[in-house]
Amino acid sequence: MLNSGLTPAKSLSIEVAERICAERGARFTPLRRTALEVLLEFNGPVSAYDFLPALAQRLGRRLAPPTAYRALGFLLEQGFICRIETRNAFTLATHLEDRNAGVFFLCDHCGATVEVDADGITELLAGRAAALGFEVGRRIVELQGICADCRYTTAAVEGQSQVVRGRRA
Amino acid sequence: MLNSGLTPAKSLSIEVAERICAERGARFTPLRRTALEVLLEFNGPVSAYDFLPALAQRLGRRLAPPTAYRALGFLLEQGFICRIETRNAFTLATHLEDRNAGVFFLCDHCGATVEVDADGITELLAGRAAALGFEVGRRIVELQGICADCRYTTAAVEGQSQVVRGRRA
DNA sequence: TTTATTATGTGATAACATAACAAAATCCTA
DNA sequence: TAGGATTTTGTTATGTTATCACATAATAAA
Ligand SMILES: [Zn+2]
Ligand SMILES: [Zn+2]
Ligand SMILES: [Zn+2]
Ligand SMILES: [Zn+2]
Repeated sequence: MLNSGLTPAKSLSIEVAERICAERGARFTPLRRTALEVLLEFNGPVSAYDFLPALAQRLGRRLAPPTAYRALGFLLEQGFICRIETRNAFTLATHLEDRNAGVFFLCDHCGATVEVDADGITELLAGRAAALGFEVGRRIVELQGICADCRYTTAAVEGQSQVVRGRRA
Repeated sequence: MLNSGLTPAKSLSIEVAERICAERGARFTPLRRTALEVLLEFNGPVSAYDFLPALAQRLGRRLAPPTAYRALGFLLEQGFICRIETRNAFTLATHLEDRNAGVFFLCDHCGATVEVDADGITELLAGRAAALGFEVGRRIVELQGICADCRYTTAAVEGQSQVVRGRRA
């Protein structure tokens, strides 16, 4: 399983998020806290529209899309989660220290997603940017392909990770 | 202007596309040919829904979204165009030889987009993939930020490139 | 020619995301 | 602590992106 053993180095928790927000003067409201709780429970990427009912259920009330997107937006701003562009999905960040530092490996077959540190790549891209006079904000690096499990296994194994709706191959 | 002077090394044309398709046994139908013509005329990235009426007009008939997406899908398969994930847009590929080899620099301010060769980055990512046993298919590398022009100019300069609808800062 | 395959037309719908404005909560300062 | 400014959340509606499903047409293969 591509995800196994690769839990975040500095694991994000509600407590950690609370401390970080306090340090930054960011308001970790009940909605935002609950949103992070929901994401912590998802074992992998989740689409905004799968996240929405999960958040609503946990809060015990109906929610409309903007509320979900705002909560996700806050968590993105704080660097607690990352957006996977090629899946329209959101997942816990594995790197609280350096935002946009990750490289995503995304299995087209089983949907497994793993984020690894972008050492070296960051520097290389910074060099290219400098040559162009380009000031880099957000970096997106996503690699689609077939994960080790799917390469070495005859049949697709299910349940390897939460898979975004409709994206399972 | 970030784009200036950076026309594709091996410039794509209808003739080149025709030859490539013939070599591959791919059917370069009138619709697909016209789709490529339309994209050649766009000076930069275009959304599917901006592309759709342009294609329809050139064909002189109404088209529905699936037709546009199918044509774009074909051009993507052949490596004639690239999809810019963070803009939901399509643009001519600058690298006919090596698919998914590019790195996109995307200006958040003026919308300029430039694709450069991914030398070094490709190898670095391949190394990471190998370490994970991951077989890489498509690579996405997109850097968002501020282009040289926008950094060194007081006011935003317009008309630097075709900008995807609603994405101009 | 017959049959299979591939490509396109068409209407509907799914999936993803934000605009706009109102109401509530929080913060700030006098 | 009151009052006003700011931020957050609620709510309705709508905008944007992408695909399904099935019919028809064009092409390729037998
Ligand atoms: Zn990340
Ligand atoms: Zn897999
Ligand atoms: Zn490209
Ligand atoms: Zn710019």
